[in-house]
Amino acid sequence: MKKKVLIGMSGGVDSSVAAHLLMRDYDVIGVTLLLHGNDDSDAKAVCKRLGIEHFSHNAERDFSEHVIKNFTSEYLSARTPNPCVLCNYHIKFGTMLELAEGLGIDFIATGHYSRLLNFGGELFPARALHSEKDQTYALYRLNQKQLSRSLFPLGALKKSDVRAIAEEIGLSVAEKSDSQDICFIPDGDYASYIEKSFGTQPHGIFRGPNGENLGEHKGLIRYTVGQRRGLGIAYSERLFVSRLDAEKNEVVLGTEGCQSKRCVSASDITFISKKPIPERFSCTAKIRYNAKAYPADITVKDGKITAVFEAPQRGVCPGQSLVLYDGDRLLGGGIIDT
RNA sequence: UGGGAUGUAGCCAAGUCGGUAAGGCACCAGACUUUGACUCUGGCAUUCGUAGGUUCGAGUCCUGCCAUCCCAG
Repeated sequence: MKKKVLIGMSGGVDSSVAAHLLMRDYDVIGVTLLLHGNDDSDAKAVCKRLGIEHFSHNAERDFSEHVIKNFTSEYLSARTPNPCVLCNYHIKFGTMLELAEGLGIDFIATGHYSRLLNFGGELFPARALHSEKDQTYALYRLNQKQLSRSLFPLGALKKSDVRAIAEEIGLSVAEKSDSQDICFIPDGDYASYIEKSFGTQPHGIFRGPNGENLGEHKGLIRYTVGQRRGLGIAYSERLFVSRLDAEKNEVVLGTEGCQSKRCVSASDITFISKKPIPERFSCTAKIRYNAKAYPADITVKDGKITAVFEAPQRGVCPGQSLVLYDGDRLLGGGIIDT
């Protein structure tokens, strides 16, 4: 008898094809998590087409509690959060796993581009075979329990392969464009989203490279370290956000280079492995989702990871995640403080 | 009021012996992207404070006017 797997279905190409691929070896059930008024009609249609069972589960409360709350509080603290990182841990591999367990389902699956690697008796997410779509960055908070129950059918595929399969099996979502922006803020205007609940944020001043006052900013939440556009300041050179000064409510600006640093430290750290982590080691690390991993010397101490990169990294931003890799294997990470 | 200087796109700014408007910043569009950003590509002055004049041709030369700034008083 086939084992059962619960697959999270957004209605997009990736999760749809993942569901199809799982059908060969598993008894597949599709679930759409309702998180923020999202629509489940595409997912339903796909499941009908594939001939698998589908249901929707309202997880708005979990989502709001674990993802949105943190998202807004981080922004209000002059940091720049990455909601996907928490969503994966708490919702896609949290709420959904509980759901599977409650229903006596053996595994959960998603359309993430990641592989799962067995190394030294433990499981690790490993970079997708075709790195341009790799999504392991957002999975670094997962633990052994979650991984032992997870399947990633797309880890060895290219996006173009996935679209081709969708086409081949006649899925109407084959051409659906890749998702983007923050899923719970469809128009991408996160600042207005936050201001709707918390009011307009106090304006302050732009502090120039030489300490000069360069005009008024529209509230700290609208800026992030490394940002260049949208400042509206005509200067002799390109200006980047160097840091946000919450105390003085100032956006500190600098010229090219000001947004780069070699030393990054992170707290709220987690490692995939349960085994003891050496205090010092070398590996590669990345500081944002869409970045390459670069060599760094790591120190793990007092619940903090400090990474000293071989070369300066642009736009190291508090609130984003520092994620560590050994080759393709994901080791863990933490939330960047500075 | 005398003397000097300047006036080129939203901002900064190049423009040589007159030859048919560089560049940077900002902004806009597109690409990239399961976060915010970065990055990349493309767009952006029929016109040079203004009115005349010289010239085949003027941002560039000449004259008047206007505006701004500085030094004198």
